[in-house]
Amino acid sequence: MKEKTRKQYEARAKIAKAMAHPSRLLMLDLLQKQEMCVGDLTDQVGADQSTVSKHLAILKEVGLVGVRKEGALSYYRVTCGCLDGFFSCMETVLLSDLKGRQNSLK
Amino acid sequence: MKEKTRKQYEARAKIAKAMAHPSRLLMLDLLQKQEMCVGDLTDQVGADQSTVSKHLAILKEVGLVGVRKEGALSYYRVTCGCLDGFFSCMETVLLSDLKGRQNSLK
DNA sequence: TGGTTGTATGGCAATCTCGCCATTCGATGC
DNA sequence: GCATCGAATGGCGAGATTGCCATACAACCA
Repeated sequence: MKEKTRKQYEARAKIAKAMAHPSRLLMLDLLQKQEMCVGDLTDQVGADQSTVSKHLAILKEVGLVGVRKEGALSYYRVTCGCLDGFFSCMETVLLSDLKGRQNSLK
Repeated sequence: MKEKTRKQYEARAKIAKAMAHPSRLLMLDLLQKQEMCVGDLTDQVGADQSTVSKHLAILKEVGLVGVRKEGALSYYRVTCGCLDGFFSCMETVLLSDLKGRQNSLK
């Protein structure tokens, strides 16, 4: 594989990896509807505050979310408008996989 | 979080996790253009045959690819038609992230 | 049947991920 | 200043991922 191509796939994999966690997917879903601060997200996710903060750092690192600081609060939000496509594709895969498994039982 | 919702995010995360590796993304890219057997993929990816086989098992497990056996050969292919959306969204994120970083330097 | 070729699996060490606790940092208020 | 509240970071053990080697398995051919 070419060096440039390899780097490209690594960059993509980083994004996929950032999404590869239930809590982070939930957070993306929430942050797409409205911006929220860490405390609110912590309540929704139901994990430790430090854990949520680290998840947010991962999402921010790859550019999936952005922050806006207001005093002591940090308001996070989704920065790209194409996440719905992602989620609906995942749903498609889940559905077609289910169908496939059902067919293989016939 | 509701139990059902949590399971839903876990199912999605499994798919994202399956894609969260450079070699697997490359393989998806290749298998979307045409079906290929393990040996061909091994050449393209440049890893051990056993490694490639395990990557394929992961992709198959979540329903992203399917197999067709022909004699001793196993021909793999992508089973969902929405991967282009995935990839282009990733590209968008990478690009907008780059822009954001450039702006923050101004 | 025995050998060859293509694929899958076991096993293992190195590395990475996850989540909590404890702590630190920053802003605000007393 | 110093206490408080929200958020970020360090650190650590438990568990997962990765990639290779060796091996097993399955189909084919001589």
